[in-house]
Amino acid sequence: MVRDGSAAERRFEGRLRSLRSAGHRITAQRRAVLRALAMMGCACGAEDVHARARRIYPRLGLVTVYRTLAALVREGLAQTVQLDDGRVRYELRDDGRHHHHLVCLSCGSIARLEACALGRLQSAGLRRGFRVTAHRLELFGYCEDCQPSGGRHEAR
Amino acid sequence: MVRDGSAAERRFEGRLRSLRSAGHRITAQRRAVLRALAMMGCACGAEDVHARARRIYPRLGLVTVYRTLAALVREGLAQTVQLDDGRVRYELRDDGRHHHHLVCLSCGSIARLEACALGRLQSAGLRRGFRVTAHRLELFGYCEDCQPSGGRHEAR
DNA sequence: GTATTTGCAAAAGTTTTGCACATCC
DNA sequence: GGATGTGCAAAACTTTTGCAAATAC
Repeated sequence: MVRDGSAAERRFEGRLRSLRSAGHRITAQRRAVLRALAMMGCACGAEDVHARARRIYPRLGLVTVYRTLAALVREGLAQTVQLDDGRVRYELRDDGRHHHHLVCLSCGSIARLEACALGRLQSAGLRRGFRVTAHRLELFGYCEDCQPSGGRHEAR
Repeated sequence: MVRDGSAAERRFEGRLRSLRSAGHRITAQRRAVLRALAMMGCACGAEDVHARARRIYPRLGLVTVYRTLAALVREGLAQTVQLDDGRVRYELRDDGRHHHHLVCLSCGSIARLEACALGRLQSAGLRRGFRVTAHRLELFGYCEDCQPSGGRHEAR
């Protein structure tokens, strides 16, 4: 990847700046984690990020990955995603915008879904005095390549 | 609790019957787990279920709770909920109907939200060839008793 | 009577913590 | 130079597995 002045590169530098202005120091390890996250698309486990980031900074420890991911989440630069396996997944936030996930029950693929139709639910929360500031939604089912024949899996 | 012919009690017996007809045996342990789940409302961790069910069947092991919960989920009688702490939560499904959760970021309380406005998202998935059969949604924010003064927490 | 279930102990897997050393600003 | 960050090893936590004894049907 050429480190030109592309939009992706500007976003990368912006995230570094955000981290720095939040009082964190910029180290080679954190650059590596951030770059790995940016290259990997959505919903990666810490171990995956570690493997990818090690190709950039080989001495990187898994512990540092966890600590960096926690910092990114704390500063609002990344967010967690929880699927059905017991592990926490991470992804960068794209600043303002916001997406959900289509998780295929057959092949496990995870695709982004940009639509967000939660307005009605948010107001249902409000009506009960609950101020909604965040939400998490995952849609499960079968992707185009995995349309099942039977009807074994029902809606949850 | 009086084991009368109330609606709750009929639902309890119905769940036992479902388990049995799915080929599982009905043991005192499974009765205790099921009853504990029914009494506890939504989104309880396995450890909580264990503690509650032990008041009914004191010798109950945690392992049995895990195995029973897994069986209930497999048979569609219960479902899992994943919040931000790393543990899996369980709740009984109320047969057909379907609810989401309002999770207070301040006090941690979890309330049921019966509304479901996912139609638009489901069709957005379909448009991409993805057949949505299940979803999971959690709304986070502040409950009536915990309305914050500042604006520290933004939407995710 | 036989297959299923249980409980214990131990294992597995992910995530966190303590601490000495290194590094950023 | 001093606070912050890193890596290792070990701990903490939830969840799973192996196995002999107990139990449902």
